[in-house]
Amino acid sequence: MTRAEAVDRPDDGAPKTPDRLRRRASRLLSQLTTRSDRLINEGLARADARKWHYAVLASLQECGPGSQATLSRLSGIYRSDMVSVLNELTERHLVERAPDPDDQRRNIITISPRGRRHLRRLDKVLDDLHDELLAPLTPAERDQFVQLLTRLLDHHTRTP
Amino acid sequence: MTRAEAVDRPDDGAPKTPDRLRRRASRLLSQLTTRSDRLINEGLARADARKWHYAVLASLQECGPGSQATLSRLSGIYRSDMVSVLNELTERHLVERAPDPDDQRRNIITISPRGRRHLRRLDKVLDDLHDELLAPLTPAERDQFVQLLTRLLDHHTRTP
DNA sequence: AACAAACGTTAGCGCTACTAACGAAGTTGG
DNA sequence: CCAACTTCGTTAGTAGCGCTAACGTTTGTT
Repeated sequence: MTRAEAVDRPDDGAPKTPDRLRRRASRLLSQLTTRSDRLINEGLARADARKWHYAVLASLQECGPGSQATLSRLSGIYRSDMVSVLNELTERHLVERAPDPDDQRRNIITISPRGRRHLRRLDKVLDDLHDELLAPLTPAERDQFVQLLTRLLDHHTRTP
Repeated sequence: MTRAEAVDRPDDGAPKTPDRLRRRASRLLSQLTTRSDRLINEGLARADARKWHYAVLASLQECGPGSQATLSRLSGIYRSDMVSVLNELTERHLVERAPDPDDQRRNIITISPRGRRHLRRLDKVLDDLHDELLAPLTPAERDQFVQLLTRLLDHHTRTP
């Protein structure tokens, strides 16, 4: 017992976080996400952007103009939060917000040429940031990682 | 063009979130973590616990009694947040908080027998919750997943 | 004796996901 | 045709998390 203790804790300074804690997937996920979020947020901030900007611009580019509600569903941003995101995007002239003549409740959001240029830039920025995020993994491992995450997320979005 | 569009978007209702968005590791991570956190929080709440409780109890069990500051380093909880966590744990008589006679700045925190019992219960609860969290993965894939997460997290904690 | 460091504690900040409620505009069913 | 429900954009507010700042007190260092 005393023997084992001496082996387990060689008294070389501070004791380390217990494995049963460190190995939990939920803990690894939240800690890694904290770091990932910080990395991405700081990187995008350097380009005067936020991740919501990217989500909206990409959705617009891919699916064409749409109402705020549609955009909200596409990007996963709550429609209550969409308001300020679109304010920021229109301020920067990356997007146009115009009332829908066919439905006066709606605004139709359109990406501008400048928004398209900005999106291309953000795509590059994000590629680099993800390179940094996934640095320790080989290309095959990165694919595996993304695939595992996707399967887990799909499972937990369809099965609530 | 029109042809390709028709293929890409078969007009079977709403357009789907663009891939360039859905496939980003950072986005997958944060979305999955949101769900994971919710799952774990709700599961632990049913056992009148929070994840901080588990972290502290596990650290105490594994490394023996210690000051709040030590516990803070072990569990990754800020010492400013540790206060209320320990309040909750002492309220439930899972832990004892006593002044250190050798150093009047410190409190010595000790896990109680009841705390040990509670910890065993929480370990089981967490096992079940992680089974739910990782449900779509085979055992081998779960190991792989944890290993990938660990490598990434290690990289980003040592290399800030 | 003077200074720096570590301790527990309180207060507060910024961000994120999320809910509630609103008036206005559209849709549906009897 | 009108009443009931739904959808839209918007404002306001919530709770939790990670984190910082400052405090008085105690302890180590020079």
